[in-house]
Amino acid sequence: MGEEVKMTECEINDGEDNINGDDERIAVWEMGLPTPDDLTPLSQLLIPPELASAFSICPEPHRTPLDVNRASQTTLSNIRGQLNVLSSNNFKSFNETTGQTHDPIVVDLDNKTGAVERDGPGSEARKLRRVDSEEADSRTENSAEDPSSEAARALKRPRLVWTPQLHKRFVDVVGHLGIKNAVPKTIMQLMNVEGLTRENVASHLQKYRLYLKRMQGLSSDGPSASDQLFASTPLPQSLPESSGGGGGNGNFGMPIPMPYHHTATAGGMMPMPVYGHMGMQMGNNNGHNNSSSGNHQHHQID
DNA sequence: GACATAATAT
DNA sequence: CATATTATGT
Repeated sequence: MGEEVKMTECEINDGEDNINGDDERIAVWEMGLPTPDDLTPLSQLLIPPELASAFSICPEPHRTPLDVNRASQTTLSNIRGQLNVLSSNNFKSFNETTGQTHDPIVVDLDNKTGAVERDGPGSEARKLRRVDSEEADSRTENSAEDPSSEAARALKRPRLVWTPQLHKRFVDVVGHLGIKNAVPKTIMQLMNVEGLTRENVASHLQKYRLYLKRMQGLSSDGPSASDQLFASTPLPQSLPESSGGGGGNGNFGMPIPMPYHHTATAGGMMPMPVYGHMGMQMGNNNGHNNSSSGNHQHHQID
């Protein structure tokens, strides 16, 4: 670490003058990454105006550019703060990888309808809002729920559903952190999933640990049918990855080079809709379910 | 009512 | 933060 790294602000628009050696270094980081234009237009509405009007849906100021920006800034600030701590590790282009590269997964609480749908070629049908006739009038007087208020969504939070994608990120983060640093707070921060709370992560983490332990005990792999979610998860073979820093918080070893590639199919990826329900028992049992049928599960991984 | 999973309490 | 317990949904 002999060289001093000058870490400028989260400067994005690099001037045209520094097309020198500096650029070469970060070139490797940019390689394979989606261009800013290619990135998901988070700041834009998920529902096209035409569709919205067709279904009499109010556009809703949900994800305004400022919101997105603010979220990114928050994350950036957090990470930057942590970055300060690990001055020994000079990750110069961390900024590049975090703020812009990290696609902020947005957990949607809007999906109360529970429309489970897989995105496929040609299936432009995203999560459409509830177009129920009954819900229509509710818009008039919303004393209990006020979607317009950004605070409301934080107050009453629907049950989080750990979709495979979410779990994937979770596992990735845990794996790259190492069990030592894989604490709820850090995990949550590194996952960078909007709307995800520490409690959510903690709860899931415990389940995950339980699963690992369970499997560890049963020497050979015997993924119980119940662990469908975890079954396909590439577990982090080993845990010992300490950033040496003990004692503290906020210092970890590496920025998690998540292999996120942009899909070249549908023209960009969308913030993963997470909330919803599976709405499906496994079979048709009127009255009683099979006692031994312990496994009803959903999920499928990408 | 059993079972699974997320939320909440300790 | 880890674990235990409770709540909720299928």
